Amino acid sequence: MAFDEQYRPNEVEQQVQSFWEENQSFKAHDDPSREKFYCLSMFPYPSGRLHMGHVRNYTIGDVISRYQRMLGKNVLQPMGWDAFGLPAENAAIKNNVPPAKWTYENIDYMRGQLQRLGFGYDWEREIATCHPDYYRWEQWLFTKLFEKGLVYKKTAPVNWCPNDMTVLANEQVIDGCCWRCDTQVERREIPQYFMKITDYADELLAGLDKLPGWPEQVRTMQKNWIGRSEGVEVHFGLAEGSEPLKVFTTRPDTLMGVTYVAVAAEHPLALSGAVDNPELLAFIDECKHQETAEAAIETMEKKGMDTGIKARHPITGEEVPVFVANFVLMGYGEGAVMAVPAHDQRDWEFAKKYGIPIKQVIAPMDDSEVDLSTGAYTEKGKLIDSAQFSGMSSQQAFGAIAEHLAGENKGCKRVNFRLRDWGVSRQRYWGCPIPIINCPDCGAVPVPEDQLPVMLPEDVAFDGVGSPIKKMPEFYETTCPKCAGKAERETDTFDTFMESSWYYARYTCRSNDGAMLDERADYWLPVDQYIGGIEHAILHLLYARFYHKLLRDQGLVKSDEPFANLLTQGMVLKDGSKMSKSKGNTVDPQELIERYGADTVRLFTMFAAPPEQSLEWNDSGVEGAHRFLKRLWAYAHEHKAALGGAIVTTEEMKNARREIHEALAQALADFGKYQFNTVVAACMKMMNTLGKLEGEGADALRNEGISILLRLLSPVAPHVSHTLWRESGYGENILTAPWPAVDEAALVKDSIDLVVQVNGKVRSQVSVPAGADKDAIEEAALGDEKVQSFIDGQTIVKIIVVPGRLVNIVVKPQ
RNA sequence: GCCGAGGUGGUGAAAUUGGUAGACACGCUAGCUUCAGGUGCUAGUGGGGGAAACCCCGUGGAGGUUCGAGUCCUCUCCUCGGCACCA
Repeated sequence: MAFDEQYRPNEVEQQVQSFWEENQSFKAHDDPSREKFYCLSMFPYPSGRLHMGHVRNYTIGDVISRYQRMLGKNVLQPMGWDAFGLPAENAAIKNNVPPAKWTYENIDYMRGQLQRLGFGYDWEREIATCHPDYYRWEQWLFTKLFEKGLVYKKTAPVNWCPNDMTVLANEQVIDGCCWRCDTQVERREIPQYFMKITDYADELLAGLDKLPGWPEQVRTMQKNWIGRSEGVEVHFGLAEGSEPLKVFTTRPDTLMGVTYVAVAAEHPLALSGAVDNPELLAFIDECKHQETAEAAIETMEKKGMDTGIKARHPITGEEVPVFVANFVLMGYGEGAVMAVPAHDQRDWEFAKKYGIPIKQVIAPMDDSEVDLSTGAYTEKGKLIDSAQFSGMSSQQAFGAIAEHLAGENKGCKRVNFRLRDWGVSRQRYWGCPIPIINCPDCGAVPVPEDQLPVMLPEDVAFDGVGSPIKKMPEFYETTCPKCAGKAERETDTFDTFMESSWYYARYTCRSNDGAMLDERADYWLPVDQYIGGIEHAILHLLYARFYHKLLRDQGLVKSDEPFANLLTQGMVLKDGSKMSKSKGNTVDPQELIERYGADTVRLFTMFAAPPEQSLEWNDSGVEGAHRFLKRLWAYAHEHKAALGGAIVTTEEMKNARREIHEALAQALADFGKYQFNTVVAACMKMMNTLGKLEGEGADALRNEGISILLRLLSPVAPHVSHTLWRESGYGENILTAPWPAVDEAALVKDSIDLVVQVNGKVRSQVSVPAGADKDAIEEAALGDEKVQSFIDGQTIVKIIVVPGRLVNIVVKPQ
C-alpha cells in the first residue's frame, strides 16, 4: 500500500486487522515460562448491538492488554457472551422468534462489531454460556455441591401475577403491578434451591482485606452487604408445650425495654393467630400484596396488627403482644424481631402508631434527659430500670444479659450476617436447567454425571406465559436415577449469575471437553485485571468470589480469589443521564465507527474522562479526536522523507526535546495508573510541540518524537499507529517494538521559575538557578521588586520555601 | 429507607495528592485561506473592575484547621449507582 496523503480510517483499519489475523497476533499461548497477564472485561449480554458502555468497557480492557503486552507480558484477553436471560424471552414474545435463534444471531452481529473495533481478543477461546459445552460443567459442579450439602431447598418469596399466573422479575413489577396486565402483584412462597454462600461469609469478608487491587468503595460495599454483626439470640416464651419464638438482636442491652415483638405475615404464629380472626387474616392477605424488593419494603408505610397472642419476656416473664408487621420478612433470620420503641426509630414510629408503650431503659452516660416524645434514643449509654442490669454500660450489659440468658437456656451469643443464602432457582425458560430429578420416593436426586448435560430444548414455541419446558412432558418426564421409578425433571433454571460466576476460569481451558478446568487455570488465574461497570460492585463480584472458593474446595483451582485487580468503569451519559432506549438519548457506536473509524471512537472514549468516572458523550468531541488523528497522519506523511539526522543542542531544540520527554514522562506515569485521558492529553501536547518544530535539528527531533508518540498511542489507536509506524520506516510491527523510555538528561533544567507568594497570595515569579539553596531562593524572592511593594513597611514573620515550587513570605503590619 | 460515589469555566475535564486552579480538548470570538458552505491555519477565551499596568472574586453551600485548602475536618444541599428475579 502506498502511503496515502489522506487518512482513510476504514481502509487502514481493515488492512491492519487482516495483518493481525494472518499473524495470529492475539492468540494467547499457555506458556508457564513467561510472566502472564490475564486481562478480562465483563462479557456482554448479547442484546443485539453494542452500546457505548460496551465500547468504553472493552476499549479500556484492550488498552490495558496492549499496554501490558508492550511491557513484555504474555497477555490473555478473551471474550464471550453472557447469553442466558430474560431479554431473550421478551424478544421471543415480541418478534415470535425462539430465544436461542435470537441470541445466536445477536452474538454473530456483535462479534463482528467487536472485531471492527480492533480489540485484541483470542477468539479461539470464545464462550457462549447458553452452549451445552459450557453449562454442562455448571450442572456438574452443582451436583457435586449438592452431594456436599452446599445446596438445599426451601421456600422463598417471588413476585406473582395472579392474572398471567406467572412469576415476575423485580424489573417486571411497575409500582406494585404487573408490567403486562397492570394487575396488582402478589408475594408467593415457593420452594427453591439455595447455595450456602453464608458458609463462606467469614472468608468472603476477610478476603476483602487481601484485595488491595480493588477500589476501596467496592470493598466497603461488599463489607456492608455481608454485614457481619455480633449479637444475641433471644427466646421469647409462647404457650405451654410450644417452641419459643426466636429473635436476633444486636442490642441485647435494650432487652428490658422490649414492649412487643413482630413477626412476618407468613410466620406460623401469625397464621395460627388468624384462624378465628378474620380481620387479621385480611391483614395477612394484604401483606402478601407487596413487592419483594428491599427498596420497596424499606420505603413503604410500616403497618402491623396485633395477633392477640402474647409472648413471655425471657427475663421479666412479662407478657408482650405479638404483632404481624409488613416489614418483617419470613426469609430473613427467624422471620421475627423484638421491638424496643424507646431505642429504635422504626420501632418508635410503629409504637406511636399503634399505641404501644415506650419504655426507656438506656440513658446517656452524662445523665442528661432524653426526650422520647420526638423520637427514639438510639445511642448506647447506661442501663436504667433494668433490674439487676441497671447501672451497667451498654457494653457491660451486652455480656451480662447474654450470659444470663444462656444460663436460663433462653438465648446465646451469636454472629449474624446480613448476607443471605443465594437463591438460584428461576421459573424461566431461557436458562441453564437445574440438574435435579424429583422422585416421589427418593426426593430431590442430582442427575448422574453420565447423564449430563441436561439439555435445554431450543426449538420451542414461546408464548411468554410461563416457561415452555414446564409444559413439555418429553422434557420433564423421566425416571429416578436411584430407584428407577417414574420421576420428574426439575423445570426451573439457574439464575444467570451462575454462568457469569465462573466464565473467567473457563476461558483458560475452553478447549477441554473432558473436565471443567485443568492445570492451565492455575497458570492464568487469578485474573490480573478485571474491568466492568460499577453496577456489578456487589452481586456479580461477590458471587464470582464465592464460586472461586467453591472451585478451590473442589480441587479445581489453587488460588483464593478470582480477580487480583478490579477497575470499575463509569457510565456513559448523554445530556446528563444514562444512555437508554427509553430516554431516547442513545448514540449508536456503529454509525460513529463507520463515519470516523474505530481509532477515533477509541481515542475519544479514552480521552473524554478517566475510566472510573462517568463519561459525558459529546459528538463534537469525537470530531476533535478525529481531527487529532488526521493531523498526526498528515504530519507523519509530510515529514516521512526527512526523518533522521543527528540530535542538535541549540537552546530551541533542547527546550523542545525537554517538552517531549516531559510529556512522555507524564504519559508513562499515567499509563501506569490506567489514567488514559491524561495519557491522550500528553500525546496531544507532544504533537503540539512537534508541530511547532522548525530549523536546525528539527528532522532528528521529529524522528525521535514521532516514534515515541506512535508507540504511546498504539494501545489506544492501534490501527493508525501500526500503519504510520511502518510507513515512517520504524519497523514492520509496532506490537513488537520496545516501549519508549524517558531520557532523564533531556529533563534537566538550568533554571527554575518559582512562584512568590505574600501571605499565601501569588504576587510574583522569580527565576533561580537549578541548584539554588534555601538562602539564595529567599534572597531572590525578597529582592523582587513586586514582592517588595507588598512587604514594604511590614514585619516578616516567616518564609516558607517549597523546593522547585514556591516561596511564601508571611508578613504582618508593624 | 439503607449502603456507596460524585458536585471545579459555556462543555468534557486537569491539578505532581496540602503548594501558581482550569493542563489537554470541545465550544465560542476575531483574523487568514475559500466563489460559498465545510476543511485547514493563527490569536484570544473563568467572572467582575480598569485604556493599561494591575486589582478583587472564584472549585455546590455554611463553618473550621493551616503560612497556604479543589484537596483535610464538621454540618448541609443536590445528582448518580446498588439493594439479592435486569444484566
